Amino acid sequence: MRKKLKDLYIELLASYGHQGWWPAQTRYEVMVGAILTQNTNWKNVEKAIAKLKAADCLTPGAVLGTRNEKLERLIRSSGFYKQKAERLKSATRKWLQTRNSRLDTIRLRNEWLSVKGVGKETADSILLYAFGRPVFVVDAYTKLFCDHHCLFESREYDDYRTFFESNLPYSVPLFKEYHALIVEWAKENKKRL
DNA sequence: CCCCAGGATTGCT
DNA sequence: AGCAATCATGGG
Repeated sequence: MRKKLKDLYIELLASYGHQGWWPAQTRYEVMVGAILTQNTNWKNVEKAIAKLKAADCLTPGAVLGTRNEKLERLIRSSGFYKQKAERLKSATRKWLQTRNSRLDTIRLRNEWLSVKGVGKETADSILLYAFGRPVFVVDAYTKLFCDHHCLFESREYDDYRTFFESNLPYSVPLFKEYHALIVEWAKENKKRL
Protein backbone atom coordinates (compact mmCIF):
# COMPACT_ATOMS: atom_id res chain seq x y z
CA MET A 1 0.00 0.00 0.00
CA ARG A 2 2.90 2.31 0.70
CA LYS A 3 4.03 2.03 -2.89
CA LYS A 4 0.59 2.62 -4.26
CA LEU A 5 0.07 5.83 -2.29
CA LYS A 6 3.44 7.10 -3.44
CA ASP A 7 2.74 6.11 -7.04
CA LEU A 8 -0.57 7.94 -7.01
CA TYR A 9 1.24 10.98 -5.69
CA ILE A 10 3.69 10.84 -8.56
CA GLU A 11 0.83 10.58 -11.04
CA LEU A 12 -0.97 13.54 -9.51
CA LEU A 13 2.17 15.62 -9.54
CA ALA A 14 2.77 14.76 -13.19
CA SER A 15 -0.80 15.67 -14.11
CA TYR A 16 -1.32 18.86 -12.17
CA GLY A 17 2.15 20.10 -11.28
CA HIS A 18 3.45 21.63 -8.09
CA GLN A 19 0.61 23.38 -6.26
CA GLY A 20 2.72 25.38 -3.86
CA TRP A 21 0.35 25.35 -0.92
CA TRP A 22 -0.28 27.25 1.27
CA PRO A 23 -0.40 30.53 -0.67
CA ALA A 24 0.42 33.24 1.88
CA GLN A 25 3.10 35.76 2.71
CA THR A 26 3.34 34.96 6.41
CA ARG A 27 2.66 32.01 8.70
CA TYR A 28 -0.04 34.04 10.42
CA GLU A 29 -1.73 34.63 7.10
CA VAL A 30 -1.91 30.85 6.70
CA MET A 31 -3.76 30.61 9.99
CA VAL A 32 -6.18 33.35 8.98
CA GLY A 33 -6.85 31.64 5.67
CA ALA A 34 -7.46 28.34 7.42
CA ILE A 35 -10.26 29.90 9.46
CA LEU A 36 -11.78 31.91 6.63
CA THR A 37 -11.88 29.04 4.15
CA GLN A 38 -14.12 26.86 6.29
CA ASN A 39 -16.85 25.64 3.94
CA THR A 40 -16.09 28.53 1.63
CA ASN A 41 -14.72 29.00 -1.86
CA TRP A 42 -11.08 30.07 -1.76
CA LYS A 43 -11.75 32.92 -4.17
CA ASN A 44 -13.99 34.52 -1.56
CA VAL A 45 -11.28 34.06 1.04
CA GLU A 46 -8.71 35.81 -1.15
CA LYS A 47 -10.92 38.86 -1.31
CA ALA A 48 -11.27 38.92 2.45
CA ILE A 49 -7.54 38.54 2.98
CA ALA A 50 -6.88 41.34 0.52
CA LYS A 51 -9.20 43.60 2.49
CA LEU A 52 -7.56 42.70 5.78
CA LYS A 53 -4.19 43.45 4.25
CA ALA A 54 -5.36 46.75 2.76
CA ALA A 55 -6.73 47.75 6.15
CA ASP A 56 -3.38 46.84 7.71
CA CYS A 57 -5.22 44.26 9.76
CA LEU A 58 -3.36 41.07 9.01
CA THR A 59 -1.25 40.79 12.14
CA PRO A 60 -2.19 39.25 15.51
CA GLY A 61 -2.09 42.60 17.26
CA ALA A 62 -4.23 44.33 14.67
CA VAL A 63 -6.86 41.58 14.62
CA LEU A 64 -7.16 41.51 18.40
CA GLY A 65 -7.31 45.30 18.49
CA THR A 66 -10.07 45.58 15.93
CA ARG A 67 -13.72 45.64 16.90
CA ASN A 68 -15.78 42.71 15.64
CA GLU A 69 -18.01 45.05 13.68
CA LYS A 70 -15.12 46.24 11.57
CA LEU A 71 -13.57 42.79 11.33
CA GLU A 72 -16.87 41.42 10.05
CA ARG A 73 -17.01 44.07 7.38
CA LEU A 74 -13.51 43.26 6.17
CA ILE A 75 -14.06 39.50 5.95
CA ARG A 76 -17.66 39.66 4.76
CA SER A 77 -16.91 38.03 1.40
CA SER A 78 -15.80 34.82 3.08
CA GLY A 79 -19.27 34.13 4.45
CA PHE A 80 -20.28 33.19 8.02
CA TYR A 81 -18.62 36.47 8.86
CA LYS A 82 -19.98 36.85 12.38
CA GLN A 83 -18.69 33.47 13.52
CA LYS A 84 -15.47 33.86 11.64
CA ALA A 85 -14.68 37.25 13.18
CA GLU A 86 -15.03 35.62 16.57
CA ARG A 87 -13.08 32.53 15.54
CA LEU A 88 -10.33 34.69 14.11
CA LYS A 89 -9.83 36.27 17.51
CA SER A 90 -9.91 32.98 19.43
CA ALA A 91 -7.43 31.43 17.03
CA THR A 92 -5.22 34.50 17.19
CA ARG A 93 -4.99 34.23 20.97
CA LYS A 94 -3.92 30.62 20.60
CA TRP A 95 -1.50 31.71 17.92
CA LEU A 96 0.25 34.09 20.28
CA GLN A 97 0.54 31.31 22.88
CA THR A 98 1.84 28.63 20.55
CA ARG A 99 3.58 30.17 17.55
CA ASN A 100 7.04 29.58 19.05
CA SER A 101 6.05 26.61 21.16
CA ARG A 102 8.27 23.57 21.35
CA LEU A 103 5.42 21.28 22.35
CA ASP A 104 5.37 17.93 20.60
CA THR A 105 2.93 17.68 17.72
CA ILE A 106 0.30 15.66 19.59
CA ARG A 107 0.09 18.21 22.40
CA LEU A 108 0.18 21.14 20.01
CA ARG A 109 -2.66 19.55 18.06
CA ASN A 110 -4.72 19.20 21.24
CA GLU A 111 -4.04 22.83 22.06
CA TRP A 112 -5.55 23.86 18.74
CA LEU A 113 -8.46 21.46 18.98
CA SER A 114 -9.45 23.16 22.23
CA VAL A 115 -10.09 26.42 20.37
CA LYS A 116 -13.77 27.00 19.65
CA GLY A 117 -14.25 27.14 15.92
CA VAL A 118 -11.17 25.07 15.16
CA GLY A 119 -12.01 21.50 14.23
CA LYS A 120 -9.71 18.75 13.05
CA GLU A 121 -9.25 19.84 9.47
CA THR A 122 -8.58 23.45 10.39
CA ALA A 123 -6.23 22.46 13.20
CA ASP A 124 -4.27 20.13 10.94
CA SER A 125 -4.06 22.72 8.17
CA ILE A 126 -2.56 25.16 10.64
CA LEU A 127 -0.18 22.54 12.03
CA LEU A 128 1.06 21.46 8.62
CA TYR A 129 1.10 24.68 6.65
CA ALA A 130 1.81 27.27 9.35
CA PHE A 131 3.84 25.26 11.87
CA GLY A 132 5.46 22.81 9.47
CA ARG A 133 4.45 19.82 11.58
CA PRO A 134 4.11 16.39 9.91
CA VAL A 135 0.33 16.01 9.98
CA PHE A 136 -1.71 14.86 7.00
CA VAL A 137 -4.73 17.07 6.37
CA VAL A 138 -7.95 15.22 5.60
CA ASP A 139 -11.00 16.75 3.96
CA ALA A 140 -14.07 15.56 2.07
CA TYR A 141 -11.97 15.30 -1.07
CA THR A 142 -9.47 13.04 0.63
CA LYS A 143 -12.24 10.59 1.40
CA LEU A 144 -13.51 10.76 -2.18
CA PHE A 145 -9.97 10.17 -3.39
CA CYS A 146 -9.55 7.07 -1.22
CA ASP A 147 -12.94 5.74 -2.21
CA HIS A 148 -12.33 6.36 -5.90
CA HIS A 149 -9.03 4.47 -5.82
CA CYS A 150 -10.31 1.79 -3.42
CA LEU A 151 -7.58 2.67 -0.94
CA PHE A 152 -9.31 2.89 2.39
CA GLU A 153 -12.73 3.38 3.91
CA SER A 154 -13.95 4.71 7.23
CA ARG A 155 -16.04 7.50 8.66
CA GLU A 156 -13.49 8.74 11.12
CA TYR A 157 -11.31 11.67 10.26
CA ASP A 158 -8.37 10.33 12.23
CA ASP A 159 -8.49 6.96 10.50
CA TYR A 160 -7.83 8.66 7.19
CA ARG A 161 -5.14 10.87 8.68
CA THR A 162 -3.35 7.89 10.18
CA PHE A 163 -3.70 5.94 6.95
CA PHE A 164 -1.77 8.55 5.01
CA GLU A 165 0.72 9.30 7.75
CA SER A 166 1.67 5.66 8.20
CA ASN A 167 1.78 4.68 4.54
CA LEU A 168 3.91 7.52 3.24
CA PRO A 169 7.43 8.73 3.95
CA TYR A 170 7.16 11.01 6.99
CA SER A 171 7.81 14.21 5.10
CA VAL A 172 6.32 17.65 5.64
CA PRO A 173 6.81 18.82 2.03
CA LEU A 174 5.22 15.61 0.80
CA PHE A 175 2.21 15.98 3.10
CA LYS A 176 1.79 19.60 2.04
CA GLU A 177 1.89 18.83 -1.64
CA TYR A 178 -0.19 15.67 -1.50
CA HIS A 179 -3.14 17.32 0.20
CA ALA A 180 -3.04 20.20 -2.28
CA LEU A 181 -2.91 17.79 -5.20
CA ILE A 182 -5.91 15.85 -3.92
CA VAL A 183 -7.91 19.07 -3.79
CA GLU A 184 -6.86 19.88 -7.33
CA TRP A 185 -7.68 16.36 -8.44
CA ALA A 186 -11.18 16.66 -6.97
CA LYS A 187 -11.83 19.95 -8.68
CA GLU A 188 -10.77 18.55 -12.03
CA ASN A 189 -12.95 15.46 -11.62
CA LYS A 190 -15.93 16.89 -9.80
CA LYS A 191 -18.22 16.41 -12.77
CA ARG A 192 -17.46 12.71 -13.03
CA LEU A 193 -17.59 11.86 -9.36
C1' DC B 1 -33.91 29.12 -8.73
C1' DC B 2 -30.93 25.71 -6.78
C1' DC B 3 -26.39 23.95 -5.44
C1' DC B 4 -21.88 24.27 -3.73
C1' DA B 5 -17.36 25.87 -1.62
C1' DG B 6 -10.12 24.09 0.95
C1' DG B 7 -16.10 23.12 8.19
C1' DA B 8 -17.54 23.43 13.03
C1' DT B 9 -20.91 23.59 16.54
C1' DT B 10 -25.11 22.60 18.71
C1' DG B 11 -29.02 19.89 19.84
C1' DC B 12 -31.86 15.91 19.35
C1' DT B 13 -32.45 10.90 19.21
C1' DA C 1 -22.87 7.04 18.28
C1' DG C 2 -25.20 9.27 14.06
C1' DC C 3 -27.81 12.97 11.95
C1' DA C 4 -29.97 17.55 10.74
C1' DA C 5 -30.05 22.48 11.31
C1' DT C 6 -27.39 26.48 11.42
C1' DC C 7 -24.18 29.94 9.84
C1' DA C 8 -23.83 33.54 4.80
C1' DT C 9 -21.35 35.22 0.69
C1' DG C 10 -20.36 34.88 -4.28
C1' DG C 11 -20.36 31.90 -8.68
C1' DG C 12 -21.97 28.39 -11.63
